[in-house]
Amino acid sequence: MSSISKETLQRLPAYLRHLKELQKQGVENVASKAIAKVFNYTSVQVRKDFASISEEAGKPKTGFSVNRLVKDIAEFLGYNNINEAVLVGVGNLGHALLSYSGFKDYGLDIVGAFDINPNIKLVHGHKIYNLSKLESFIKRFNILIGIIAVPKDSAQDICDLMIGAGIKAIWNFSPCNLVIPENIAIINEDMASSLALLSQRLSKILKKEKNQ
Amino acid sequence: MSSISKETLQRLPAYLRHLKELQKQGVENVASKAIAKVFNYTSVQVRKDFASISEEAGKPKTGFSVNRLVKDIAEFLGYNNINEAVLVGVGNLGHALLSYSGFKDYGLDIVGAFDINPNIKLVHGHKIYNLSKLESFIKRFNILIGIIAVPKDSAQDICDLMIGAGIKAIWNFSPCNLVIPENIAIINEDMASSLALLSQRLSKILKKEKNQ
DNA sequence: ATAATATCGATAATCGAATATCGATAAAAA
DNA sequence: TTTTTATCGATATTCGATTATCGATATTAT
Ligand SMILES: NC(=O)c1ccc[n+]([C@@H]2O[C@H](COP(=O)([O-])OP(=O)(O)OC[C@H]3O[C@@H](n4cnc5c(N)ncnc54)[C@H](O)[C@@H]3O)[C@@H](O)[C@H]2O)c1
Ligand SMILES: NC(=O)c1ccc[n+]([C@@H]2O[C@H](COP(=O)([O-])OP(=O)(O)OC[C@H]3O[C@@H](n4cnc5c(N)ncnc54)[C@H](O)[C@@H]3O)[C@@H](O)[C@H]2O)c1
Repeated sequence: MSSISKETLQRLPAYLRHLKELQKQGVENVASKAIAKVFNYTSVQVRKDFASISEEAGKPKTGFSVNRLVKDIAEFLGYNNINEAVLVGVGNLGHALLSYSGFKDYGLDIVGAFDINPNIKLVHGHKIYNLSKLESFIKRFNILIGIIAVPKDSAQDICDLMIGAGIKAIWNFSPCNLVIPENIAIINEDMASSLALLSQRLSKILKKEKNQ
Repeated sequence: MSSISKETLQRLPAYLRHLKELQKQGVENVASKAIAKVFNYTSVQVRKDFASISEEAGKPKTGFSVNRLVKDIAEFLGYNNINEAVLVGVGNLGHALLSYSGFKDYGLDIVGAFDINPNIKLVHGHKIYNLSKLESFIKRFNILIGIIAVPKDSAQDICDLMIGAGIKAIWNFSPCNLVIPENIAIINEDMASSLALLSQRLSKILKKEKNQ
């Protein structure tokens, strides 16, 4: 238990998904080595990751209890107590996010969606509110998480509006760097950054193939 | 120049966006310190990042040429020569990806989109092909990048199909761990992982506020 | 009952990335 | 012209994360 590294934290959701899969297949125990193989990690890393979120030790020759790991990771990630969020910008991407049923598995519930365009009224059973209602909604329901899916030129305005109303954590899908006070959490979902990595790995692979 | 770290690579797109913004504002030179402030990095890190992709040195008292940096980063990231990609799964998310005009700025062009559902015919000017056409399409146009936006239970099948047809790099939006040979590049766009981080940071902030 | 084996946890070593330091230098100010 | 200042690049240090090692132990096989 105790402190946890950023890297470990980011691996946890994937472990959890895999372990739930094993659970579904009726697997009761699993060795760190087997999990390591699936994700291309070392077994030491897997054990360390598990050690940082679970009190329970693995057993020699047997491994870890799948049920116990599932319970501990879900607990650690807070998947049991749901966080409520607002979404601003219900265009192409906002539409997808709003329709996605998977977030509730991750402890996230989009309880209010807002757009400046009055023609967008209903998406996947969610009523879309006018942007003018955002502030009072956040305050009234004490929402702490805001999701930004507006064009980049509006993103800073929405960000400021959210923070002014009480939002403490922002998940930003707009490709821009938002200026925020230091007591606010932010994650930029930067697809360009992922693409840069993919593209570099592709180049390496192609280069290797050529030299053979 | 020479080798580049994964971390640096992933920061480059954000630098580039910011530098283009400065360029638009007519700024000619910029100090590493100023950029560091925007992104909450140290100036040393910014200088190191720049050094790893540009031959040109910064000048004392003046900083770096914005134009030159924009040129060198765009060049390095390969934003000038466009990579063609296929997309499989044109549901909510696939729809958003296909409609997104921003990818071409990152050197990516989705030239073919496929779905198993024959009712999905046209999205944002893109004709949607039946899945049965995927293999021949990839082969015919020599596509190297595949984007997966199908439900997770179909993701491995699509992945195998893509690789069989010649795809070398996969951008996977499905929340699952795909099994691939080692000469294939993959990036999992794992939103749960981002959320885990955001949620942890939020907790920290709330804890801090409470203790004040 | 004993030996062999798979797996563990703890600790140590390595690795890679971020940061600090400092001497050099271009530009601006005196 | 000289001094001051902002900024740089190179090098050294620190930090955090990954990987290697090894003794301990639960299970399985003999
Ligand atoms: N579509 C994608 O796949 C994708 C991928 C990566 C990033 N993004 C980013 O996500 C954001 C949204 O992309 P999109 O494709 O959905 O764009 P979009 O144009 O389809 O949707 C934007 C929506 O925001 C609304 N809007 C505009 N200004 C607003 C404001 N001030 N307040 C409230 N609503 C406002 C618009 O009415 C529209 O409904 C953009 O910043 C885009 O760069 C999108
Ligand atoms: N919607 C989101 O915001 C979001 C966010 C994160 C991850 N994802 C993931 O992205 C994937 C797609 O999500 P979505 O919301 O668009 O789902 P969706 O159900 O709206 O769309 C899935 C599409 O895939 C098609 N499809 C199904 N099986 C196929 C196959 N074998 N070959 C080709 N096409 C097939 C379906 O016809 C449908 O059009 C899912 O794995 C989801 O978990 C979605």
